[in-house]
Amino acid sequence: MMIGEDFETLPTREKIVRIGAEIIVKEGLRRFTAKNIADRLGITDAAIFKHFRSMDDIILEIINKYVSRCSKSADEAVKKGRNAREKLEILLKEHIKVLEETRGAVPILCFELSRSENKQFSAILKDFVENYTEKISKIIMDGQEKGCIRKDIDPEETSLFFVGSIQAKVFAYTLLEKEGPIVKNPDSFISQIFYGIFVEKP
Amino acid sequence: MMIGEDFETLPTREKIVRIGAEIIVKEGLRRFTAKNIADRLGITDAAIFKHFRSMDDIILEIINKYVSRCSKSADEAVKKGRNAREKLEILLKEHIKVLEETRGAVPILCFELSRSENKQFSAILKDFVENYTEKISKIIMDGQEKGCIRKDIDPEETSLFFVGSIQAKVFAYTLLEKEGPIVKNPDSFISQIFYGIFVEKP
DNA sequence: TTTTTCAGTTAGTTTCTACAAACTTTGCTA
DNA sequence: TAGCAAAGTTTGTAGAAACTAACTGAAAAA
Repeated sequence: MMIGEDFETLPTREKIVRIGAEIIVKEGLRRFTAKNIADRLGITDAAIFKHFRSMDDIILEIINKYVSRCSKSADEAVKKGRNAREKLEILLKEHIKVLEETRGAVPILCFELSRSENKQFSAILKDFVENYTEKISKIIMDGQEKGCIRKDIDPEETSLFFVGSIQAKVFAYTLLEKEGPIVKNPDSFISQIFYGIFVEKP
Repeated sequence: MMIGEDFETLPTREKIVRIGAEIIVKEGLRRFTAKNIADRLGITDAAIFKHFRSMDDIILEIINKYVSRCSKSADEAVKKGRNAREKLEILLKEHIKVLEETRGAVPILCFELSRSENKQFSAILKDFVENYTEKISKIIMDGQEKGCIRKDIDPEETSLFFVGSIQAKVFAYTLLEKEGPIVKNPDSFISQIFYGIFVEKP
């Protein structure tokens, strides 16, 4: 299930969060119900409310669990790289790593929950994305100053393009029910983002 | 609403389809209910079933309406272009046009419905995406033979990257609640996909 | 050892939801 | 002008869904 370890030994509260996330990712919010979670845990739906006050509280915990993990790995990446290209490469590779470990959960959760009725969810997610893209924007602007990144591209747009490209991989993956890793060949994926698909500019 | 024209003069059946799509796109499947649609139309929920046998039937019509439109514009694009670069450029521009007109509906519907309980939906959508990416794959392979497209990229992966990149724009747009066009600067967007973000290869 | 807390249960309540049946209005046509 | 079909209405039903309350057994704390 979602992130390895021995699932059985986990406390029920944690199991609820993981199964809940898995349901949202694989079946959508419509199936995210107390009964559905409880059935998979072999308990009754009422027991869920001994651990969480409401279903929304479960979602909040899901968001915090997965999203904060993603933010952390970005910070580390920025520190390690010596120049823009290295930083972006490490960042993307870290991002892909978290993505594979969590089976694409973060992008799907972001998308699914950003349009939810509860505005608190979208506020947190918006914050996360803005924060994340700002970090990438800074790297890009730095690269533009140093001359290694094209000056005609918009840093903010491009950082969204980064995040979006990864997101796109997840969507292709879920839509086509593929197996194995979400990003088959990370190096070639990164190379495509960095250098495009054409041999030379016109 | 979704695609211009004078909405008021449309037959109720058509209004149901458009409002239904808008609800799925903006609020998710959870809010896609007969009552929600009926309220916006100023009729009762029971009246919906005079026009459609079931809620799933409405979704089927939504899928067919938006998805077939997208397929058609791709076919036309392939005919017009003289070489791979031109074909891909026209295709992307047409795709962006449909995207703006339908306010990003197709990618969101594809994603939302592909994980739905009804396997019929995902089957249709899978078909559509496979068909669409196959067209792009062929153009790419042609470009690789002619030498203008990098030979180290995988055509299928790249065609998914195309579709995904556009999809990603929609997600960024909805998440960050932006206004105006979904793709602010189509030319720069296409240039980024074609030639990457770095000035030169290492 | 007694008491409290934890994590369950069963058995409600309320509010939705999809859909159905029966009745009404209305516009068109023979 | 009678009559019919389309598109509504009201009313109703069956099943979920999110909780709630009251109870229970086991383990932890006192």
